Amino acid sequence: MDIETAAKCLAELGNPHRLETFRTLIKAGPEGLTVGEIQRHLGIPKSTLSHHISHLLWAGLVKQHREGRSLRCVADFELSEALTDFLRDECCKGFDDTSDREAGSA
Amino acid sequence: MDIETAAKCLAELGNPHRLETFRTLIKAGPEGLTVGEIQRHLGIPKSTLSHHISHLLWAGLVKQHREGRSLRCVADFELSEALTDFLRDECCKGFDDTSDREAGSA
DNA sequence: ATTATAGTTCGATAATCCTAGAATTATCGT
DNA sequence: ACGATAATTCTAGGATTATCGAACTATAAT
Repeated sequence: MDIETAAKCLAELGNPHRLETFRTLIKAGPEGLTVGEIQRHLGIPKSTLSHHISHLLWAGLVKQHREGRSLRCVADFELSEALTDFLRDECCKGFDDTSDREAGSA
Repeated sequence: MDIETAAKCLAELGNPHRLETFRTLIKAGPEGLTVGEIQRHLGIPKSTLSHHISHLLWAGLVKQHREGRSLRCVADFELSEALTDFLRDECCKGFDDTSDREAGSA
């Protein structure tokens, strides 16, 4: 994962409603939840939630597919792990004297 | 780490300049870097960088101390790890059928 | 004291984001 | 076709954020 993608994901998760939504979806597992179920969990207006979900969709952190009248949301576990890996590798350790040189200056 | 602290940290890291700043500091290790060194690395105006660093300071992701004329910045490795742990535990896995119920509704 | 260096704070502007009601689209049951 | 449910899109406001030059503060050297 490049740093711009990481920043994009982090920015989206940096909103309390979106982080809570994402966390809820992760905990819900591969089955995911419908938008209505998420709304009942968060207790915010439909339109507001929809707005936040579209952010998560845009970042690729959540996928959506229709099931009858409902839209089921599922967290993207691969991207989620890639993000955690990026944070661990690039932003949590790595000062072992070998990763000090950067090719580009910016 | 509670979800609000996590959201705070994620929001701060969600800006490309701040993420790059933080990453650079992490790679610099416990010695850290001065503001000027970071500025040369990022290539953005002093005042803009100062603004972003103050965000990182506020979130606790970076510490600062004076060294003569310079201000040396050091990443907070503990908080960084706590954040990664939160992401891994709360937002990356954990759909093992036991963490589905939430007490408060909002 | 003067000059130079290192950063911050101020101020103003532009841009983005959050919120939420109203209108709209999509689907299902009868 | 009609009504009900599920969710998005439209719209508009208020709030926050980003940017950066200019002015300012702090430290050091002469």
